[in-house]
Amino acid sequence: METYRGPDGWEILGDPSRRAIVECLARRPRAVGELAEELPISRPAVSQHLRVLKDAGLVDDEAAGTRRVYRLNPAGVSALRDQLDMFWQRTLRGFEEIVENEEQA
Amino acid sequence: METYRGPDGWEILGDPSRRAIVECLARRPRAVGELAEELPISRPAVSQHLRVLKDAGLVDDEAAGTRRVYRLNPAGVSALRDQLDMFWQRTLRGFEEIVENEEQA
DNA sequence: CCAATCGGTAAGTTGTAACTTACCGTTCGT
DNA sequence: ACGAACGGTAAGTTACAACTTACCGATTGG
Repeated sequence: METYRGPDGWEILGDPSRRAIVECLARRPRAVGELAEELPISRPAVSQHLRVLKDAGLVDDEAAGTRRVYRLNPAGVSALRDQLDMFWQRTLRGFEEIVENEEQA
Repeated sequence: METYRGPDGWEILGDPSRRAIVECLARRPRAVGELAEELPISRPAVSQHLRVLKDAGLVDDEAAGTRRVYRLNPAGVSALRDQLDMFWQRTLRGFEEIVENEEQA
């Protein structure tokens, strides 16, 4: 089915668990198990989400003994932010013209 | 499955067809059939997306003969925008502190 | 070493959202 | 009044993403 393609920023942050992980990592870096404790999902599920976030460049990971610490990647975050902003710019340009026209009526 | 709940802004704009519709309506109001012509999906599919967008307060519709013209609802759009911004604010607060700390190292 | 901790991966399930086709009511022009 | 255009809705399918459990390798401490 899938009409268009590409795991863009919307698809990445479209998942609530992923957003929770991002917010969590924004406060401080965490190991996988720590994240799982704070979320209502299993550790493997967290692992899979982290994979998506890492592929998207949103997080970096670092081995620390048997643990693996994940942290937000500032560059990735701001890139994603920019990507989403583009949608609003495209949408709101042209749109404000319409609003102005209608407010005359 | 679904861990959290609520058709929030992310779920609404998470769908590419819906984003395309919003961008389309941002340029100018359109009838359902017109939208369907510009999109690679059927007219009923468009109708269903419009329902979601209308329930979310993102679009308004107006009967015009046998046709029904949809247009973006400015208030809804800006409300949605604000909702998404809240995520970034929550995320980026606390996060910039971390970035600053790391840039010292 | 051995046991324990930690995390990634494989495999399988399952709910759901995005579509389709088919149908029906409404509006309008002639 | 009839046919055509238009759009909403019902019903069914289907692809997929988000989970789960089970397993396995790697690291570490005693």
